[in-house]
Amino acid sequence: MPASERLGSHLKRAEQALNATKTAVLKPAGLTVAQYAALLHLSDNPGISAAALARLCGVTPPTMNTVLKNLQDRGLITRSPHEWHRNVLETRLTDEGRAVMTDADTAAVRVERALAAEFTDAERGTLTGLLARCVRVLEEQRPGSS
Amino acid sequence: MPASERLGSHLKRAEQALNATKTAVLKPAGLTVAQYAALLHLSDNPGISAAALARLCGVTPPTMNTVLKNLQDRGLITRSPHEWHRNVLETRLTDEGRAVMTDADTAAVRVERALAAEFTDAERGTLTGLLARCVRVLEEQRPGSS
DNA sequence: AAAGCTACATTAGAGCTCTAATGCTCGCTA
DNA sequence: TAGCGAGCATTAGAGCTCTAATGTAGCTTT
Repeated sequence: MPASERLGSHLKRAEQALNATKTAVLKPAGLTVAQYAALLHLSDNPGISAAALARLCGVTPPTMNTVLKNLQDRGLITRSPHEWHRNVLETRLTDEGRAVMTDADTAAVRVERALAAEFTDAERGTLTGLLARCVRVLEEQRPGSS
Repeated sequence: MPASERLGSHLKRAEQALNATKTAVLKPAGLTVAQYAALLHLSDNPGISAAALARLCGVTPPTMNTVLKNLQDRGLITRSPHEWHRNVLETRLTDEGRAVMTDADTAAVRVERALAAEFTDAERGTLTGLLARCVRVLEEQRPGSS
């Protein structure tokens, strides 16, 4: 089966392009794509736990732990014990984190707008619909989807 | 800008699903997704250089170097100096590499077929077309595309 | 012939990602 | 009340990925 016939190849290429562009536009803000994603969801959910943040970002808790450690070392977030659940750490943006996030978000949204502008409303709907079907089929193919 | 409106989110989710499924189906063969991609292109291009293989796989030479080192340690490939260009290493599959590749390819193609079966010919064409436009726009947004 | 350009290979270092395993705390149940 | 299960955090280890820098070989240009 030639690579050009594999839908996966096209999907991968598109995601690679997305990632490369996001990496490039986030570089001036000093953030990686993963760090931006974490800060983005964090700004919408102050005090969220690392595990819950991991779920929102679609990664595992140890992965999020790595990302948060780097963000904390740079002073962009704080992690403090939860009042009641002593085992849970509440993660929050610092003032500097908010500033960096605002800066990065401007660049990231610019890319998203350029991407959206390429398509009509109908095309966008078609694309997201087809992608959703890809996700569904792929998850069905995975035994671990129980 | 909410995450649900970002085309990038849908793209990322689809690629994550693809990667997760491929990782799962390749696990019995003992290969990672990156290793499978390298072996796949290697089987079509015997004796190719690592740099050329990196281009085919859409990664950088150091990345391919890492992947090839692991494959070589497991005896699935050999790397020998080129006859004329002494600075180039020819990479080739070993017999065991070919066997593992055949095994892995069966599983990988099964996923691709399931994915293709979800769509009509027209839908497949639409999807690849839309994805190609995503790639084009994203590369235009990237200054480093010179 | 010497210089420079191009391409390949490699190392170093940072960061993301996963699985597996461990330890903790809370709340529920026997 | 004692234990048990669920959820959170973390460490360890393997692997992929990038940028930056270094070294080498071959070819081209002066």
